[in-house]
Amino acid sequence: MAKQATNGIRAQQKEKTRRALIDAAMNQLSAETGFSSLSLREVAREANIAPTSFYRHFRNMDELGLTLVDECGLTLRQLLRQARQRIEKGGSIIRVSIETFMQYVASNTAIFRLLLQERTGCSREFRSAVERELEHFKAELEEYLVMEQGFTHELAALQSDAIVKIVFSAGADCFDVSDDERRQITEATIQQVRLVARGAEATRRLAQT
Amino acid sequence: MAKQATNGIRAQQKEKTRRALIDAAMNQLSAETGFSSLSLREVAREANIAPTSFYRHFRNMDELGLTLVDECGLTLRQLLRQARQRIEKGGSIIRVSIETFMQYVASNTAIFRLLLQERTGCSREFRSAVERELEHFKAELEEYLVMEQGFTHELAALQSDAIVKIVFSAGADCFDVSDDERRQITEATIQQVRLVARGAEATRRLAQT
DNA sequence: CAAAATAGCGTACACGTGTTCGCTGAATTT
DNA sequence: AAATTCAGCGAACACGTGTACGCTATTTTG
Repeated sequence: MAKQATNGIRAQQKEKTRRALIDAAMNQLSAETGFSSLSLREVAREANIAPTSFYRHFRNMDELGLTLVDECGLTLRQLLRQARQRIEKGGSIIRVSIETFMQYVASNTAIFRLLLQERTGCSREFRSAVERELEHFKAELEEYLVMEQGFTHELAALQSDAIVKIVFSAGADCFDVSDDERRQITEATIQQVRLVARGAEATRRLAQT
Repeated sequence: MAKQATNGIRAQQKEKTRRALIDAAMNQLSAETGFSSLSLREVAREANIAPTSFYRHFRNMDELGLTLVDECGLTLRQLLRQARQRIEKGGSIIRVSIETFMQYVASNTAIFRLLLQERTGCSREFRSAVERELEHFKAELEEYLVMEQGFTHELAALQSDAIVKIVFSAGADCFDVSDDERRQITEATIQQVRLVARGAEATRRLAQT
């Protein structure tokens, strides 16, 4: 009757194929098709599982999708923690943040595709989950701008929103691109964010007089 | 043998159902599904045509997609050129441009969805077509910044890229939003673009000393 | 050790898809 | 008036899809 023993040989196997399914879905995501046009059968095939066995792990594809978004959020938060640590060791906030972000995009393309590509597709629940993740990013940047740089709330909000838009768009540009091009895009993005920061600084000075 | 007479009863009818197909595709696009998961048969059904008749007008769905992107880009650019003319008659370049853009997005949501949503999906050809449209936009803005505002090529490129990213992202935010929220987003976007312009101006001054 | 639970499989079904082919009737050309 | 073109149609095909059902082999439980 009691079952949730995470050890038993059986439970271990189950978790293993569950992972296989998740990984398979991610793989197929990194290919040409978005999550919405992603088939149960193909995912099952890539996981070396009979199509019908899929149901032993998820009720349907949407449930798999939500799991993916969850995992994605987890990784993102890890990313933020990494960036913060590197900043504390010294270095330009802008450069470190963007370089960390781009590195993340490069090594987790599939997940990031999910975040950007499906921002307007799929089920409502799916979309709002993704939106929440992006909002999280913006909020943290905004807080930083208010606390550490002393911007007004309004100007900080405007600024962080613009920066997130620029950086995430640039991230999307890195999908099918060589390492060299990626580095180039990264540098350009850093310049652009500095443009915004400089503009915000000028605006602040304008308002103070 | 000679055929391309655009008048004849026959040619008129053909053009009519061609439009019907395009419109049908747009309609289905405005729904939840992206272009990639959009079926020939359903499009044909909505156009009141047998599935097989589709081939009298397009070789496959991708070709329809390309037509859609083309039409979209054309209209959009015409719109902005008009906006620029209005600017010459007086009025803020930034405000007029963005307001025009947002108005377009609001009344052509379907098409715009196509441009943004499918930036990373679908066939390679499709993607590059969309990419080309965005690039075109950027180039026009860049030229304006060089010719009319006297920016260096490099700074103009950086600036226009950032602005396009901000404005298009904002456009995407307007999809499922009330008129009021849209106006709010528009204002914020104007502020953000001014941030960038101001930053570029400051950068230029920095470089000149 | 016997009994219950269950991850995974194979078969089967109904349905939607893209695409081929040959036909028809009306517009167009000769 | 006769011949030609051709947009649109219906039937048919091969295939991919999600899902239901019953079975097996093995682990887990009693």
